[in-house]
Amino acid sequence: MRAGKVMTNRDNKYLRILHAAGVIFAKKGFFYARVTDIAREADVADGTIYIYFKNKDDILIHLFEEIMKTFISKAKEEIGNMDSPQDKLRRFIELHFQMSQKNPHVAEVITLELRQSNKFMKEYKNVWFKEYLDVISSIIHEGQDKGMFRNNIHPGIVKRALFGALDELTLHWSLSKKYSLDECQKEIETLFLNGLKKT
Amino acid sequence: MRAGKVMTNRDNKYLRILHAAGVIFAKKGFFYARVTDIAREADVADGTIYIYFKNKDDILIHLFEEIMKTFISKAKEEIGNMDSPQDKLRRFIELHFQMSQKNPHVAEVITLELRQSNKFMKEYKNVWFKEYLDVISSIIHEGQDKGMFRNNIHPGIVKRALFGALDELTLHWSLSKKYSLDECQKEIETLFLNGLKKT
Amino acid sequence: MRAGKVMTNRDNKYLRILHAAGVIFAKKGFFYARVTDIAREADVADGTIYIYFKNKDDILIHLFEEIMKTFISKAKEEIGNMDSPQDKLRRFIELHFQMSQKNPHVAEVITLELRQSNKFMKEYKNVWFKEYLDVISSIIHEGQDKGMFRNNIHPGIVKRALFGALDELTLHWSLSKKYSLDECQKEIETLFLNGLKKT
Amino acid sequence: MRAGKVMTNRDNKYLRILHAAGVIFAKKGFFYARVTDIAREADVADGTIYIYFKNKDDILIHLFEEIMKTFISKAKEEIGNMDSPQDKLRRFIELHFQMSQKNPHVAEVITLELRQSNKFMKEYKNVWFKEYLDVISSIIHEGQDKGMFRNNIHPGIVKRALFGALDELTLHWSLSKKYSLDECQKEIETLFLNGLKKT
DNA sequence: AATGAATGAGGCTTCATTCAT
DNA sequence: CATGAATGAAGCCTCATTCAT
Repeated sequence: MRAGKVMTNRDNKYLRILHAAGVIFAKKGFFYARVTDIAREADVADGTIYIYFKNKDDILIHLFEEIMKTFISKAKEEIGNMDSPQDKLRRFIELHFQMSQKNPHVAEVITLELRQSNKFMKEYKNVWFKEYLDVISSIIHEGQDKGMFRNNIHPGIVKRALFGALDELTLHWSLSKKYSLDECQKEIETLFLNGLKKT
Repeated sequence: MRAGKVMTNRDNKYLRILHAAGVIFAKKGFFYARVTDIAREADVADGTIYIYFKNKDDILIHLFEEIMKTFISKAKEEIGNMDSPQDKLRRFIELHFQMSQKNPHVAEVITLELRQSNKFMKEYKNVWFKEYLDVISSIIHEGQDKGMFRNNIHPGIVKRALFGALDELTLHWSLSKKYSLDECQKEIETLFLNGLKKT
Repeated sequence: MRAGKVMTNRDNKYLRILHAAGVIFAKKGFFYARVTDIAREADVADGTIYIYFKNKDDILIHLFEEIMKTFISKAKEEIGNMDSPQDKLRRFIELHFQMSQKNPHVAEVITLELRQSNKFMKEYKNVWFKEYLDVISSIIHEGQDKGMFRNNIHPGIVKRALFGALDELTLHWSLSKKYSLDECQKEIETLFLNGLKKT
Repeated sequence: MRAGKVMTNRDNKYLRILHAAGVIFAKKGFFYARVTDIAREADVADGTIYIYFKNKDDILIHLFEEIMKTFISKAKEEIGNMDSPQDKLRRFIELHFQMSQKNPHVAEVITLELRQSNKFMKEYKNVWFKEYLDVISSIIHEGQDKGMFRNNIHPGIVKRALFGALDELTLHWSLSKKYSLDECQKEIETLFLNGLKKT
């Protein structure tokens, strides 16, 4: 009876802080965000944050991992059931845009802030980002193996090019909201699938 | 010899500080970089920096503008003499990678740090970045007008996709230096030119 | 006992800082006083000061208000029970000198430092100083109405002349301590009461 | 031919700086006034100021002395020709108000800023202020000796009371300009002369 | 576990003063 | 004498983190 309740509270606070961090980081940027801001947004005391997280960097790390884990497991699950590498890439792109649309704050935070934090880059092995990129490169590989994608291009380069493109478009969209993400998504698919297609 | 000296000194210090800022921002990131670090690197007193720049943000802005102005004017000049939109795009990509190779610090600074600074995003109309993107989109436009590039894709989206891709690859390269930029450059050209080619 | 503790601590620190500021401002002057000095004198950390006060100016403002509020309420209370305007004025003068004797630092701070601070003069409506002057002018008014004080003199001028005289004497005394304030007080009473007396 | 010119130039710059300091100190206050401000107002280079003055404090000291010397010599000259202590006091008060009217900046600077500067108070024997006060006290003395002013009041106290009153009224006037100094002057004369009159 | 008052290290910036020209 | 670019010491303030309750 108590155990469950405590766990629930723990989870609640942990998630509340994480969500609050997403909101605040997106609004002010990691460096201008004060821990107090996050605490107020999460409706907890400043000190409480340090029960659930080691420090400010740690919040960003966990926010990133939480989002990435969810995204990657969903992407892998959906893509696992598909046969065509083209469909897989298309679906991956769709999922990326969907994620950005659902968590409007996330896009700004994840890529900008995450890459930014210096301490972070050095001490933290960014496993989940690697995993994210690997999902792309394995699709490319598969396409090349199946003779659908051109061979004169390295998956390791495509994965970063695609990530860069998605990231930039997503970021710009979340800042300006000038165009529809759906339209954007279709054009990126056209661009990359034609770019990869064996001729 | 004497007449220009003051001006030359001014220029020297201004440029020395700017260059030092590039080094320090790249090494530590904008937020972890202390003004004192830049001063020491430029071999001037802390206060001297404030003769040439309004504040820390201002250094970043000018660093960015200096690099962008140089790059854009060079890109425009070279591209102006070309006929084929494909060649133009190819050359633009080459120039971007060349710039990154010549100024290894710049890539990291320009895109990461620049987008980051909050004040910056709000108060500073980023004219040069717009100009940079416009160079790309006008090439795309031209290609579409000449019937060489597919029409079912907006130049406004391609320009950001390409920038995102170049930026990410450049950044990753400057951090890891694992692959050659030349190789990378050719593959990106293949990817985008095929992606754009009318079929 | 427990309930009030937090409040009491707050009050203690607030008052400790205020008192420390009085000591330091008097010793060094507002501009030469460093926030660190006040913190050390109050035995708190530098940052603690900014929990209770917005900035250095704010400390001065609150110090002034605290003293003025106390003085004015005491003056009004005592004077309220008196009939003769002469007695009232006499008592007011006495109280002013008493205040200076009890808080030797205050005199220097209040008038010198307060008028000084530039920001202060502009953003801060000095309500309590007005109130202080009004106590004087209402006594003068009353004396004129009762036919005891001469009519060919404006209360608005007397109030400032008296304040100026009291302030200067108090300040000089706190710096030199050459004469007794009691003696001084009697002579000022003589000077102003005769100066005001209807003839 | 040259000698005279150089002297004139020296004088010009010295006086220009002094005058500029008056303007700037009055506008911003001694502590908020930057040496650069004064230099610009005087239309000289920053460094030039240090040819004529030891440091920032030194400017204030000389400004004060210049004004006081002029005032005191004029006051002594005019008063020397008078017989009645009452007339002398009246004339002194008039001169004080006239000085303030002619040099609107001076009032603010002289008393506020001068008393303020801590270094100043300690290292500088304020001879001219003493002289100023002595002019008043000697008039009082004379009045007492001639049996016109009451004896139960010390000239040393009256001189400060009068200075305080004049200073406060002058300062307030220069800040608010709400009332005419002429009117003010007559009332102060009434107040003090009646206050001093032997009864 | 939760709180939030307290801490104090450290950065950006200002500005009086100097000195080479 | 005059200049004004350069200096660098020093202060205000912020804010991540701690810890007594």
